[in-house]
Amino acid sequence: MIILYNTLSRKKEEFIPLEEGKVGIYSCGLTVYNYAHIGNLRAYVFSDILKRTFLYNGYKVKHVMNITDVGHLTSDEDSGEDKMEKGALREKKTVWELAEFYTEAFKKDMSLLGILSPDIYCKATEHIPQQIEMIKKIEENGYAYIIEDGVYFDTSRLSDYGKLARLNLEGLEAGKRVEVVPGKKNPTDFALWKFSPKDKKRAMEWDSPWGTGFPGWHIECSAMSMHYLGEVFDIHTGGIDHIPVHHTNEIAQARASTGKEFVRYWMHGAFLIIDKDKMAKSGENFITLQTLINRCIAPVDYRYFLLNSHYRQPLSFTWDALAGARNAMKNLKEKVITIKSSSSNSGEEKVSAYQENFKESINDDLNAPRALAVMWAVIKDDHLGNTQKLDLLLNFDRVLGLGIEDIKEEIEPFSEIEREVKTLLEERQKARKEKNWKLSDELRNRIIEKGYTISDTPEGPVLRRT
RNA sequence: GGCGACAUAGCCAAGCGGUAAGGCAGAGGUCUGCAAAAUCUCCAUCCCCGGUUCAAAUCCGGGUGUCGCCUCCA
Repeated sequence: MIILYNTLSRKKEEFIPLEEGKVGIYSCGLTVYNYAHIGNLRAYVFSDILKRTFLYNGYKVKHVMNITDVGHLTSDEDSGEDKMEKGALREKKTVWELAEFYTEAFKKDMSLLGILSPDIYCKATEHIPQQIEMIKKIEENGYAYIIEDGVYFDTSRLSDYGKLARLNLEGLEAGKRVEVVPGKKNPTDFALWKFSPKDKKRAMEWDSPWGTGFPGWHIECSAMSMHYLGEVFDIHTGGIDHIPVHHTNEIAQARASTGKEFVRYWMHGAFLIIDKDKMAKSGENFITLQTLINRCIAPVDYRYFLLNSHYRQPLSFTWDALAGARNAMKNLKEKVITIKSSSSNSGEEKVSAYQENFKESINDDLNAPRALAVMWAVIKDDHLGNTQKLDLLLNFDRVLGLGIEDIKEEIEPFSEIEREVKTLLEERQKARKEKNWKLSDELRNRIIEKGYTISDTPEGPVLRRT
């Protein structure tokens, strides 16, 4: 039994699929006008764990993720500037090149983090007809109106508009933070289709029954998710910031076009908090995966860091915590190498208990921290043979995705070690034989400077790259 | 102004009514010429104040603090 927290009910619920043994998941992807920062990436590790949990439970998963490559307006309405065009200008690329570039960068980050590729990546610009179709339906059903600026959704037509976010419509202050679009009937009304400015041509625009322009801010996800997963599907994921506007409006659009409640379980990941601030693309604290790599934090270390906290909990980012995760991964690797180095059998009767415990953890609203604790318990269990341990670890890693299978001792063949280091090592051995500890320590320091650590074992010294 | 979330050891973080998981860091022991590695041991009563209960980190009420959303945003 899989238990998931549904934002709609604000409760943990037993997951019951639409179709037995299958699950459809739609994850709100990235707007590709810049690199993904590590806060964005947290959301995708979350949906990855979700997906892997279903796979672990034997489900057939269809996972769809969108790539937003249409420029949505920045907050400055008047200039008509959009993020994609702005980015293109900044980097002296066309918007299409920009999108292509950052889409590839995003996919690379995803794979570095051990995130299973979605079954379908869909681009907003490649689904304009579907979006237009949907707007047409919404209009036919009487939920749209046209003003000078574009085609708008009339949120007052839905009695339960805002239920996902539990919005208090009276409490919303229109224009508090952004210019009010003239002609909008309700503060919460939003654009389905925006018209291009009359005086200039946009880099991205399309013809539509209402005029040349570009799709509104929320229609792509509704249109594409339903296109690939059906009018009603199981799970929709995103960041917690999507609740009040983006997902609220998606629900409205879907309802207005099909009359149905299109998503059964809404799941939202909490933010990564840095310096008591969320990480924003526009802000100063823009840290990418590459930033981490430059500071010797491997992507898998970051994944471990994320797994160590629950997805619905705000996570504090500190370099100390990251270093902690890196050390934990380092220890984990060493344990795994030891476990792989020899096989032994015992404690077979405990295997299923561990497996149960692990599954129960991960099936309880994706409690990855608890799952990690089970992993460590296995590693430390004296009554378990290496064969059993490895089997369990590999089994757990189907969900954790820490790359246990590929962990191996990285000792360079002796022949490939620099001649100089070899000489130093030989001299040190000689010094040690003569009990010249001062010289031997000196030589060890020089070897360390060359980038190796020495472990003196009964079989002789072992060199490892640091 | 409205809505929402969070507050557990030096750090990150589980727990959701039955007497505090795990990781990192730290301390000490064993091993070692010394290290490294390995291994063993130790390390919190849960923001504050009330209440409910045989029993509360866990429920209720009131504070305090931090953060998010209301604008594209994971």
